[in-house]
Amino acid sequence: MSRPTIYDVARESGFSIKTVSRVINEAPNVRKETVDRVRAAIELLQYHPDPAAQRLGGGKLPTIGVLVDSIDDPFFAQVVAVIEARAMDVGMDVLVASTGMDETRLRMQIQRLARRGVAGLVVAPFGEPEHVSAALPDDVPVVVIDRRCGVTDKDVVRVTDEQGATDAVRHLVARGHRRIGFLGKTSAFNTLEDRYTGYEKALAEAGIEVDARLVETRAWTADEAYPYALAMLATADAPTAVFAASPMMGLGVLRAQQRLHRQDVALVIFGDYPVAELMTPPTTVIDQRPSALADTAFDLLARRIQDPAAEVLDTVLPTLLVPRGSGELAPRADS
Amino acid sequence: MSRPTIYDVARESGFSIKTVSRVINEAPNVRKETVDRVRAAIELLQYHPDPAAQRLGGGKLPTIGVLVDSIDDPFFAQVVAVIEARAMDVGMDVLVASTGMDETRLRMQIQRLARRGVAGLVVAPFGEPEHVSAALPDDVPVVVIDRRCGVTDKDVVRVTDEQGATDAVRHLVARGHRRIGFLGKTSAFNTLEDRYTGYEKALAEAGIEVDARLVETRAWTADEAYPYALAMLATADAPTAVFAASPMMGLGVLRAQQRLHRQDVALVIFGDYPVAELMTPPTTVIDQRPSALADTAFDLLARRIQDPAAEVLDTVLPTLLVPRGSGELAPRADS
DNA sequence: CGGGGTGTTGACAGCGCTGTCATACCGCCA
DNA sequence: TGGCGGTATGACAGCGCTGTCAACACCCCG
Repeated sequence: MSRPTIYDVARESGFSIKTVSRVINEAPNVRKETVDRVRAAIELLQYHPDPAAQRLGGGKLPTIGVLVDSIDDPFFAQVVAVIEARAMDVGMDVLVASTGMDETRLRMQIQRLARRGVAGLVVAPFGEPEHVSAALPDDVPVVVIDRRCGVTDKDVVRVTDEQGATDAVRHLVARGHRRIGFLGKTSAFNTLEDRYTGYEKALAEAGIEVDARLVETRAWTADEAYPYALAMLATADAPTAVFAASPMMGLGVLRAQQRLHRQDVALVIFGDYPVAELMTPPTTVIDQRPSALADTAFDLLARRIQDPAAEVLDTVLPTLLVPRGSGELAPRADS
Repeated sequence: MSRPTIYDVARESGFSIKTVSRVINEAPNVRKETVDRVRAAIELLQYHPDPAAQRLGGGKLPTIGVLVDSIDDPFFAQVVAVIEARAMDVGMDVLVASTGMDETRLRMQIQRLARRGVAGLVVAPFGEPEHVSAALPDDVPVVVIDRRCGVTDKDVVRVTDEQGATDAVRHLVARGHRRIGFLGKTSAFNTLEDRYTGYEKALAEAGIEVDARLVETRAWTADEAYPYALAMLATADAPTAVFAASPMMGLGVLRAQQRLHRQDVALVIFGDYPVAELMTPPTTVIDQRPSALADTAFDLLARRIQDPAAEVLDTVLPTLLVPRGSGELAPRADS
């Protein structure tokens, strides 16, 4: 009546449950004919092993946990989507959890997922290195994505934050811009710090001095960025171009531009976002390529699950400058 | 060394594992003092029951499964996010899975989730009613979201598709539009069919006859919609307004508008999307309010988990017309 | 022809928990 | 005082699987 168990398969096939178990797990030293007979019984009964039972007595769930800031952030949504797709291919499923950018919750969620017996964890951490390191479990394979957070004993996949930012600002400089604004809460993550460094570097290359009035590092959300962007764009010596160090900063700038009816300010945003190509003008972005990041993270996780002692890797993927229009605007004539 | 088990708590507290189990499950007939002593031991050892073991021998995992078309669709991403948040509040976690709009995969994923022993399932189905009904399990609580698909024996949460569409088209008619295009693959879902009905109804009210040249029901993705939208907007007697029956159709139209440099065509899209308010002009939408939908779905699921025999509910939530600009454009003077 | 692999299979004990049933004790009434 | 019902607790058998170890059949070699 209920789901068939390994005992039903054993009875049906005429072998012991252990042999059935061997067939399920593709263990060596089972005669080909035996395998076939057991397989036939499995097929006949539509048997599927119970993951919870498999997990008992050692073992892990065929499940991988994904912990991100927020699931409906387009960047993370894509990460989750790719990981889910990859996991499905190998018969695993995905537990999602979010931190809401709360350190206590980050900790709690990691513990919960680990307790669930997941085979591996993909985590986008944040916060102080010592806290993060303490929060990450040592008995479960973990891959850290997007933000390093000082973690050195786990595999990490991230992007070239500094280089990407440099690319962005160089791109603007090449169009003739000299007054280039920066928005991004550099104190929040090392990634944003790196992006600021990239900004500085590109300016230095061009012999442009950093103008503190064009650098805004206090805002974190789009709502917070908006008034700053508004102020920055409204001043007398407003920047002719802006580098938004995150999509949220970008949204703040776009809102400000809309409010001021200023579509002439060049803009490059670090991080692609949906329908960026349909904006007026279409937004030039530094694409962090979340799919590639997630793909790599999955590969690394699979590798570590298979070999927990493998060498710890810090993978840095290149970003991609996607020119769409907003980053190619020339400086206003009157500035 | 390893995680403490119920035996450790039993030893520490001086009671049997069964009594500890009773305390964990808040069973009746346990002396208050005993409860306190056991709780203290649990606290001391930082004990947490193993969900996999709890699930064995009857029982369900403290987990709810969510199955949607695609996790990085903004609509579904928000649904997943809300459900994850609600689940976390009650100590459950969330398994995500996607169908990729493949019927076989829909079936497979449902079976996988059911086998995992989830306590409940939230599913956005599609396809023929008989297939969908066959695919949905009867031994696991299920809530169907967004699309009814002929399901009658499960709780359903959806929105007023027809009314929303009528609202949208009435809104356009009220601005003076008489030639109003429709895009949406009506054969795909009952929801799209309903939206078409709403379109027809609003036109009929206004005494406008449906012009077959303004109705495009073949496209499903944004890529497919684009050429149709292009064709529709480029003809001599092009519509002065368009009702896009889904966000994907909307993207197709927006691309066409961008391509043709036509920002004068009024547009209402069924379904909100990120940064719609930053478009030029900002896009007027019929908001399906995914958060409310997910909230309701969670409530219904909780209710059904608690009482599997509860009356089956078909909940229809209202949509919300959000005027932002594109839907308030007047007809072009020359049409 | 015996000894020592190697390949194939099964018996059985857990894994960490909950359900069933038994036990011990209490107060109470006849 | 015996017995009954109710409360508090524990012993023990599963749940469905995998790990350990033993058993048995072969085969090759000396």
